[in-house]
Amino acid sequence: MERGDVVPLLGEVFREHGFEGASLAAITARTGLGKGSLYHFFPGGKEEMAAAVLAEIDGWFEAQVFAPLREGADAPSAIRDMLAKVDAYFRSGRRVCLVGVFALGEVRDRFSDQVEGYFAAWRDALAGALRRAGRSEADAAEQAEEAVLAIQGALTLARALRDPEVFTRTLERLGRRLLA
Amino acid sequence: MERGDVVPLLGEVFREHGFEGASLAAITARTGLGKGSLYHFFPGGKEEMAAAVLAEIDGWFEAQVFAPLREGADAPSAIRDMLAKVDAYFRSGRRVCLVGVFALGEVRDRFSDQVEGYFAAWRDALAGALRRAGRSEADAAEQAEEAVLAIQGALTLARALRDPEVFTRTLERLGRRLLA
DNA sequence: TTTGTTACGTACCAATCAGTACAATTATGG
DNA sequence: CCATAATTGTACTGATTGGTACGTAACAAA
Repeated sequence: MERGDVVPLLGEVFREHGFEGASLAAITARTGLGKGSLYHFFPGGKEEMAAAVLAEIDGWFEAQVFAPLREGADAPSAIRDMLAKVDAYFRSGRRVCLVGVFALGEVRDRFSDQVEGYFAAWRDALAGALRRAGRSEADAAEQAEEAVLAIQGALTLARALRDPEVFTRTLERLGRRLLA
Repeated sequence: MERGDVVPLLGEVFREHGFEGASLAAITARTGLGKGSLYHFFPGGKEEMAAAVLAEIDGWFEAQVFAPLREGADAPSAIRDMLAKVDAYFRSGRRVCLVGVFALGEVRDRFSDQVEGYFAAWRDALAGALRRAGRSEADAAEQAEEAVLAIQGALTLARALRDPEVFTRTLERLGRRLLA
């Protein structure tokens, strides 16, 4: 088992338990790794583990979502791709957003840059694509903010109501609105 | 100090730390009460404290928001009032939604009824008001779901970006859209 | 003033927490 | 094969966890 293999597992633990709730016991259970290995890969303990997870998430979204949004020649289809990737990533509403979970807790302050950077990058990349798709500056900014926030809200509501359809419906509505 | 005075303070602790993160130490610090008093008021421990907080929140929203939405003679002004109350309650985006925080964690399952009930009541009350304001059944349901989810998402994004304006803007947009 | 109840602080409990130390194992490369 | 380094399990640490026990205040009604 390598460090790179552990990070996604850590992600699941933090996603489900939050930072404080993710006990070393839960982490060893999920990863199958003892403390020895864990502290060998992450000498900084939980803090370093969480940072690694955030970095991996950021890297994934950067490569799969933000960059295509920024650089895609065809803006509308880049937006369509974003929605598809987001649907897959969040398992159609059955999975929660780790960065969102962190944002709500007081851990937020410990990972300020990463939390802020993730959402800002998303919003700005989407606004850029909307701009290139012909929207005004103001309209693009408003629609982008609204879309990012709707995705977060839909994940929360879907989990609260145990109804993943809330998320699916939201993505569809977003598709209609952003590509109109 | 009475039990009723303690509940709002408990609410703040759970809001800021989440359920797992709200240690008895943090609770005694915030309330100024020793364990003796705490367990005198809440023999069931943290679980009972959290339940009391959720009940209080639900009671507040029921009286201040849901009931007016359901029974208000003038539906549009009931909706306007809802937005004003929500803005005040969440301190214009500087305060986070405890029920939303619970919904994202695994505590969700322990307080299933209360979490689910809160959001379902809100959505349904709003949908009813929209219906009375002249919308079709389908349109009312969609707009209500979208509004509730946007409020949650806006709280998350506002906190993530440290920008309460996100929340304020969202409420304004909601006002325009719901009252159009 | 006496009596009974409600409120509260403190000392304690076993369990668990994050983290450390270190020996044993497993790969790896020469 | 051998040596060196990268992994991993286990036993431990002191601190903190939620919760209990119990003694003591404050209070009311009589």
